[in-house]
Amino acid sequence: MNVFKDLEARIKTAVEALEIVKTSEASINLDRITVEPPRDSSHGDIASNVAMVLAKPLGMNPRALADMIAEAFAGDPDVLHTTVAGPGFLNFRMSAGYWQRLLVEICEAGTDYGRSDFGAGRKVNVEFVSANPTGPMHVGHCRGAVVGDALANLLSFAGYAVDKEYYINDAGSQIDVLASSVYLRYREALGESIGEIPAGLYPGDYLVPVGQALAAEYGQRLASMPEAERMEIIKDRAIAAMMDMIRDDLKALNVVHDVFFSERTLHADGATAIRRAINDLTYKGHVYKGKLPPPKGQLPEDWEDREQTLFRSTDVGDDIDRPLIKSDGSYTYFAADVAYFRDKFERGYSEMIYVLGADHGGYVKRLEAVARAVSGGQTKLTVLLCQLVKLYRGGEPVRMSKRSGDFITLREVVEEVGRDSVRFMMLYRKSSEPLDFDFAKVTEQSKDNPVFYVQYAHARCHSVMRQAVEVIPDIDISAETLAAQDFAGLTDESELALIAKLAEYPRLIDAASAAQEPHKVAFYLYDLASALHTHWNRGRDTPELRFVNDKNRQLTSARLGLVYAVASVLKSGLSITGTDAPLEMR
RNA sequence: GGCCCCAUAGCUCAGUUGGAUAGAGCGCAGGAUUCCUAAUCCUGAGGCCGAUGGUUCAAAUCCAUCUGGGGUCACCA
Repeated sequence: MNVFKDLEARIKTAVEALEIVKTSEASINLDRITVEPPRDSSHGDIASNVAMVLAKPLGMNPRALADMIAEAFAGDPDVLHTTVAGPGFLNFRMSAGYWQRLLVEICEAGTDYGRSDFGAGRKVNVEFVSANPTGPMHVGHCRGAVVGDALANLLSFAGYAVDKEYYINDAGSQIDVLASSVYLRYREALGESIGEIPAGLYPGDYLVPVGQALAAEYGQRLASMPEAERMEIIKDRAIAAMMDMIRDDLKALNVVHDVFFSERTLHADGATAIRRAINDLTYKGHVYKGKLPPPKGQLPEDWEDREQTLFRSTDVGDDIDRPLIKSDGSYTYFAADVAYFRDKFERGYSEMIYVLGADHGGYVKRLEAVARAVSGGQTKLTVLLCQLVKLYRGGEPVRMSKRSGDFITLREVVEEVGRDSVRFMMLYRKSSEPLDFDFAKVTEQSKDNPVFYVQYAHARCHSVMRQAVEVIPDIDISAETLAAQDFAGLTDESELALIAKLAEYPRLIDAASAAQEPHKVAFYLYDLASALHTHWNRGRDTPELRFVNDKNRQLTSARLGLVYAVASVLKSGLSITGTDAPLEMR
């Protein structure tokens, strides 16, 4: 149950039953009514703006209207009391019985509590990472990988049918460079002295084993093949090896994709897929031959005025038309992108999300244009831009140069600071905000990392369980038994506040999904952990509030139910962020 | 120059999509363990929400302009 939806329905019923509403000539719009946690919990458990929204059309004073609506809840056993405050807020304090019933529900649902039908089973494609298969993942890919993965987890939990997808850029000239680099390593493996790796080729050691494998399999045969044939073989092997490496890297970050889509397949069979996509666009009237205006500002030195086949994307929201076919007749990268979108569209996704780095910001409008032109506006396409991550080590910026191969790999980061720390840090910030990532901070002072705070809360829950079994050896802490408890003993303000925090979870899931903001989950987890730690510490000053009480078995079981519920929600949220929920931390 | 993102406490950031007295962590000042894990908690100080106008019962939030910071621009992929 989502308590806010529950109360919203009750409020609307109450409003519709009001005499003044029934007889009103004005059009009453109930959509703008909000029912949410109040900013300050001292105001109550649940707050609504209902009176302020309806006051004007009804020609009433908001506070007076709020009083009228409050009347409807006067005899309701679920509502302890209502207050009207500020400009006309209607605040509800819910009864202990209401919260106790909710707790039963949370215990029964366990880690499924909060799962919703918000997405109504709609098919969503989340494309993220999509790093070029020319080397290991580097640290720059980290944020997009984590944000995309967590977003997909979140949407899945919120009732969407989600596919996590990786677009392999295995068709362009950088793949030719990769193949040439591997060929050099192959010759090296055959005993040839290759000297310094020429500029323009990939110098990294990670290509050495690829060359060795080729040498072992083919011996001298590759070298004597015609170049075209040889390069095809090398490309296949090189791409496969790079993707294996990338998959391993991603796995170390706990990221697993459902679909790996190869750009090369779009170019296969005489580029059938791309030709079909361009034909489709042409049929719909979006393609023409013409010249693009020169770029504004400083004119590049090698600028040439030439005629090309263009996509009239300016008709569908773009700033400038985009080339589909180069002057030499080959297809642009963008043409493949159109075909790729079309492929996804035909696979039936009603929503597509691209998670990109901020450096791809210029690409957003043309992707949206493609979506409009190809799907006729049927598909909702959103681009989530992750701002860049700045690396520091003890306050000093970390410099990286790609050319010398001296960049930090994703694997190094994971190994140095730990998978969960990396993931949570990446999620503990709105993705539209730039992120400073300091190795020293995340490792040396580990308490600076909020993931430990949340994980400790989960571990503490289980510690209480262990303690309970020690003190009351035959107590039953199975989920079924805890859910079947009589929770009437849970009446302390602090206990009810904790349940109220749990009550926010389903609402948070829906809100985070709607906004496509997985960071909200991380922040909620921190809040919930804080509520648990606060409550736990109250047991220091007030021993009667401790979870485990060997003189009151009934009360202990009820409180363990609460602990179990908190642990379940923490575990559920942590699994959305893709991090572990440890049973103990020592 | 065009487009995109950002600006909130000394620092790093949230802010429930327009609501009440703007919150948290770190740092600073003070306090809490014979006790279910002190990897925790409590109290205090700290704010012209970059600037100016506009929209309305209500603006950190929406609109316009400006200032400052980051990203990006063309047969690359």
